[in-house]
Amino acid sequence: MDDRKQNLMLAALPRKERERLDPFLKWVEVDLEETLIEPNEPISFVFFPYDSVTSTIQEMQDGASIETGLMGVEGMIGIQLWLQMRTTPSRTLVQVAGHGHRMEAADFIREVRDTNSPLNEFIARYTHAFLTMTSIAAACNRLHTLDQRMCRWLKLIHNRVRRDEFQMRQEFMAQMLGVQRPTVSTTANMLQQAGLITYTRGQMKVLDSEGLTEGACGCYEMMEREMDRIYEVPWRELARREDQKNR
Amino acid sequence: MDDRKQNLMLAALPRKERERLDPFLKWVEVDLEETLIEPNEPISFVFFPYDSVTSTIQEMQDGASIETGLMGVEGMIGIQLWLQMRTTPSRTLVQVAGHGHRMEAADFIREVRDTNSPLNEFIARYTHAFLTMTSIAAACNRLHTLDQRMCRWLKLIHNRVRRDEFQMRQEFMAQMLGVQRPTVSTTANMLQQAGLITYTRGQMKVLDSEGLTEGACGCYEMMEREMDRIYEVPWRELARREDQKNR
DNA sequence: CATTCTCGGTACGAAAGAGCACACACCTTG
DNA sequence: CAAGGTGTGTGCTCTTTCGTACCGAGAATG
Repeated sequence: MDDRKQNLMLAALPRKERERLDPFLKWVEVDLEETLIEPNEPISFVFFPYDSVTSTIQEMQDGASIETGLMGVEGMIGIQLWLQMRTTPSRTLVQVAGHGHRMEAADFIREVRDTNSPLNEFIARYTHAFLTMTSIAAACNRLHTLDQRMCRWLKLIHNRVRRDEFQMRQEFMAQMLGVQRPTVSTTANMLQQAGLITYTRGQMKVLDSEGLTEGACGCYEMMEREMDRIYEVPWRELARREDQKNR
Repeated sequence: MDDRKQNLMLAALPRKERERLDPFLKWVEVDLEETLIEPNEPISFVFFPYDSVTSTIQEMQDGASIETGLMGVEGMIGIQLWLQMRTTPSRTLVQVAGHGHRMEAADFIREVRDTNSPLNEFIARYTHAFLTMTSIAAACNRLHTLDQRMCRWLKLIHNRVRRDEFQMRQEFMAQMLGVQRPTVSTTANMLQQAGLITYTRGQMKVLDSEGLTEGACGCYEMMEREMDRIYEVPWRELARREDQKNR
């Protein structure tokens, strides 16, 4: 354990188990828009984000794409390996660059999935929360307007990066939200004029986090509430504690 | 094993394991629009559908609702219990009445989840397939038109009930597809005039299954392809074999 | 400093579906 | 057989977003 910054799942482990897994965990950096899981290709590692945010997207035959779930410090990338599958049709990519711990697939299967590691229970609960997030997204994508969805989405990211500024191009946002780029432009401008955010050339800054919550549909709270059930304490509180340790 | 009709997960088990679980399985009938899992209330059983089709829906605060996943003979209701949770914010209800095997929650946890039963591997793989279905639904709900989505949806149901006629009100369809009831009326009429279906007062009949596939978006095939990876043989072939045994 | 590339703002006709109202036909019940 | 309930067809206006085109500003490059 040469570094103290870590994902909440790892932080939640008993010290002994955390030390046992340490040799298999490698602290790495991930880049903006880098693909972590390629559709229908073998998943070669799992990843525990710390200050990076990643996103699962569905790509259609016609080239359109849309985000269906998003994970950060509270979760894990690669639950498919835990579910006995080596590939998945979804793509997982980096939405906000940052760091995290990486574990090779073989190590994960041997040292975690096929053992009685307490990590398994967290992964099970996270899988439930992620399924719920995806399910709510399915409803939200159909039933709510773009400004509501954009507010929800920015809040989810903001909670996970835990800083007010991050890179975010409109073209990328359009792909995530499943709309045209000009539509993003119009809607983002509304939020900007309402004083909720500012941005220029890919630099997004959250000015009024509370305002974003108000602008978002109830889906935002439903999603985070379910994520809070993974641990015994709401995950944002846990993340705050981790951040403080590293000051 | 006093009856031979059974869900594919149960059919895929080694004889010995199937016999071991038999005392805990009860063959029951489920009614149209009956709720099997109430949102945020303890899940009291798991259910393995045989000729019934069930559906997971998300209900919003404003009363709107939409289907986010659908399961039948290939899957299981209550994977949340397997994922260490006792409640979930989604509702699961019966879309087409029929039969299946029911196992009490305590029995399931004791005799399946917390054992090394081979059923666990099927459930893991099914959980992946169901997550994928939900994820594709999230994309499809946003990106595709109602007629495409309706064709996809009817095909998914048709594959699972394995008969051409079933009950289906427009009001119910509207809730599942997340649109207004009159919109369902218009679109369903288009399909009827194209000779794909007929229906009167809640009786739906599939006339041209191939035509429905053509009318559906690619999401239909993506969903079923992923379901096929649960077993070693495409699940519709397995279902056919089960049906034949019961002639 | 000129050129090219990337990113963002704006405009506008077209389409899908929302939201609502109303009429009608069939079924069930008294 | 009258009455009420349920399920369906249709019409209309209003929003949201699409699809596409074009322009401008800042950054990167030679």
